[in-house]
Amino acid sequence: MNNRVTMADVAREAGVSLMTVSRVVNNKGEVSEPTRRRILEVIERLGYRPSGIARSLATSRTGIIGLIVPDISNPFFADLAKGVEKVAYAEGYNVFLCSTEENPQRELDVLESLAEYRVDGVLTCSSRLDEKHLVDSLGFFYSAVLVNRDLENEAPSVGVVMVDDVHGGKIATNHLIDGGRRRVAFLAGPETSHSGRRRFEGYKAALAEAGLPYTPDLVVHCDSNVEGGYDATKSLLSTHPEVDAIFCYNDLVAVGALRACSELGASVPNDVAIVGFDDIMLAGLVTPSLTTCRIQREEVGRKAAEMLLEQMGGCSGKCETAVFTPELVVRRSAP
Amino acid sequence: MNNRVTMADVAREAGVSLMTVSRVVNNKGEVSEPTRRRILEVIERLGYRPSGIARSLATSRTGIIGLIVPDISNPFFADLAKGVEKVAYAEGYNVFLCSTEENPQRELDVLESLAEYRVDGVLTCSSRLDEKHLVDSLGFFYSAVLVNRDLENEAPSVGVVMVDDVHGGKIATNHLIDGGRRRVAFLAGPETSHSGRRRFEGYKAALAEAGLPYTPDLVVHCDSNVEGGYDATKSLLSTHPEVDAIFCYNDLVAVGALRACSELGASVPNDVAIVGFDDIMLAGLVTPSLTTCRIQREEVGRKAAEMLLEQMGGCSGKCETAVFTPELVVRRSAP
DNA sequence: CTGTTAGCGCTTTCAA
DNA sequence: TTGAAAGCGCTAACAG
Repeated sequence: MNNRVTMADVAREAGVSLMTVSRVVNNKGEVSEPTRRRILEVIERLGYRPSGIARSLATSRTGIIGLIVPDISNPFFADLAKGVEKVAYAEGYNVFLCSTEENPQRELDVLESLAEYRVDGVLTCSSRLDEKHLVDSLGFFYSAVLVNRDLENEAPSVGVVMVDDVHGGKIATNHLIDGGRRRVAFLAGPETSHSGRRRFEGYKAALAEAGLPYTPDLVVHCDSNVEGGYDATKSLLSTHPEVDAIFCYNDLVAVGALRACSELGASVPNDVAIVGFDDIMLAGLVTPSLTTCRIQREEVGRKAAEMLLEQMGGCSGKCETAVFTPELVVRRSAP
Repeated sequence: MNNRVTMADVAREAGVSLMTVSRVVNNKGEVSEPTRRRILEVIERLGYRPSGIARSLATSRTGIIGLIVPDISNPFFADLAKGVEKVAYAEGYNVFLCSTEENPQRELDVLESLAEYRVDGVLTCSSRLDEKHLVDSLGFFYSAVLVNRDLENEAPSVGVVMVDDVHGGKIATNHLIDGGRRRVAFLAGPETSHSGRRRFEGYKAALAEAGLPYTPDLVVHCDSNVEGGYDATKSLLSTHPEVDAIFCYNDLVAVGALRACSELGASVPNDVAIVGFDDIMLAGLVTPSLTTCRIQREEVGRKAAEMLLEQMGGCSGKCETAVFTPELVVRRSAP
């Protein structure tokens, strides 16, 4: 229950000084074997746990990494988090995972909390914040890595791991066009999403290259989940029945689109072809299975974590940028 | 970057004492309006952030709740976490979410870290630990709540939120039997899972009530994910082709079973009926859609968090137990 | 190999 | 309304 046993208690009980106990606890410095044994025995007997808080205050190092994601119930981020955790755990770090519910204010709050807690580093995914707030907040951390969020003005010592969304948007749209589609819509995800904006660029570029007109009406924002895709598709198809293909912000949105089509009696892929993004597990499980752009989610997480740890190592102040290239996975929804 | 501004810096700069700054920062005690303004201005100008670490050391209160789940990429836990976060956030607490990769050792490590960090309370889901380790570890926390894990010997001041798995296992199996199935298998999930054991009890009870024999060979353990269900079903159906129904530990396992059946040419539900557990979103999206036992995941999370917060309030040492009853959702995989 | 002396940055008395 | 002193539990740097 109430763990009030302190290092001083152990020291007194073992008849040694605080420092000797500290050495034993941290396996640092030489301590004679008998003394060490005695201390360990006392620690065990008293049920002593060191206080991470006190240690952190003394060392100004917490052993904690903050990981911020917009929505942990999106498998994309869950998988990414897994990659981060594996690397962090292997290096003895704990991960403080925070989901912001797609709410920028909440993201700000969480960043603030992590800053107050002096975590050793922070890893922010798909930040929904505007650049000023983001850079300001990041300024409070020794080291930070941004995943899938570009900064217009390079910020000092912030690592970046990007997915080449422009490319992804392009190959997805190209695939649809190559399949003979001419009225390709884009469900763009939340307005705050930067990857959405980049995928949009790719989408537009592909249209242009194919000599197809870009119709603003065919681009609609939506929540980045199944419901969002469902609602957006329903309204889109009712006002624009000529749409013969939909490129979706992510797989969840695509699944929503799939459902809406099915309810509207639009056959996929005959009437409407659909392409998603991410290749979460779900993509291969729905019917028809989803053509999508695969992102190596766990790899992205790993890479980001490695970058952060390296930065925390402090050796170099260099802030590299890694880029992952998404890859088209063709399934039934857009053969 | 390096946030070395301390309260003392602010105090000096503002020409007041530490205490006055502290009062302003915490909105505690009376401070004259001019002084307050001046201090706030200095705080802003210097970019001061209070140190949560130092504050915690002084107050022995962190404002952090630990949440431990076996696998965050299982939507069940992601949804549950969402419920917890909502409640915690509303009360000004931060959630330290830790995924243990279904590894009991890792769970122990995480519990240890949280204890060292002196989090205000801990919420453990589906603990895979044996009772001794679990109770020992929990002993280091002021307050703790267990989700879906029963304790044989009641432990002091540990709240419990349970899902009535026995009931769930029973109604699921009953449904299969009522549908005319006679050789009902059970994919039991990990051996370390306590909910798996309870669902098994329900399964056995239903068989007994229906006068059907219990065949140990038809119960097989598996990883609690799609792959686990897939592998288990493949081997099960190859050795026991007479199986005409499968009750699955959870929906992920059930989806794996679905895929295996499809590959083996067994039609679902004609040849094999399948029932899952949890009713994660995926259940309604696969083909055929999954009959399953619904658990109000977010509600469970909310309730658990509320219980924990109440316990932390400390008023009562009472450790209530809440029980959620799963509810059958009939879809195509077992009509 | 072991102990002493200072803090880490903040809050909590208790005075002024 | 404001401040001074003591201490939360630990570690870093020296001594011995």
